[in-house]
Amino acid sequence: MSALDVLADPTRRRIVELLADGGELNATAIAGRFASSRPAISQHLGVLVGGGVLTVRRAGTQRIYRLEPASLAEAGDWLSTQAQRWTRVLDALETALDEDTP
Amino acid sequence: MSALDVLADPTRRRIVELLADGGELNATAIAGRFASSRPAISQHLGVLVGGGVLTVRRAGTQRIYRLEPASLAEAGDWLSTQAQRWTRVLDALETALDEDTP
DNA sequence: CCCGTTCGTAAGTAAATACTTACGCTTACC
DNA sequence: GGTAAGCGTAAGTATTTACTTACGAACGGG
Repeated sequence: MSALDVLADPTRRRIVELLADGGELNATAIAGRFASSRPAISQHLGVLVGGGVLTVRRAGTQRIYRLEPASLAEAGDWLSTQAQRWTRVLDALETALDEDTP
Repeated sequence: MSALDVLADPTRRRIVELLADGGELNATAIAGRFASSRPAISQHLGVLVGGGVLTVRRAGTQRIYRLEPASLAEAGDWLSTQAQRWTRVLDALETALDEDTP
């Protein structure tokens, strides 16, 4: 559920889209896609890793980031669960109304 | 996608859970479930409505809030789309590796 | 063994955010 | 019309957040 906190920032969402599309990327490659400074992106990457959305792997001097789809799925499950719970309540409410007005 | 911005706050997520579970509630009923002041919850409700997550309806002096499941579904779709895109890239990468090492 | 690349961290700052108390506007009811 | 209930808004404040520049550590290549 912490993925929802982490994905509040639009820059971090763009990083996720980048990695979902292009596969693995190192820090400078990611930072190159943004107008912000490299340290700014580095901090975002740290937040994303902390939230379990990304994982890092070292390769020489590089740090290679990749997506952790399980965390996205977890957040998505929470959203769909809430939506389903509500529609279930709504259905029950409507059938109750139908019974009241036969 | 704006739902992800809005759902970053844990209090707002609790409000969503509340409405998903209990159906429609008015402002004071929602505020009663939290330790924060009523104006604080009122502001959160405004943010949720602004983000399309909730809708309001007036009934006398009361404002009755209900969930808008479409917005949650939209955010959930974005999450699952990213996860799927990444797993597709991953699969393509693995099959490419298999072809390289026959 | 030095040097360039890669990258995170430190320190500082401006802006956004979540909260508080105080106030005012509706609507309902007698 | 007066009064109470319900609720949003204003104003102010403390904390968080996202950014910047400056610096330092780790690895690889000549």
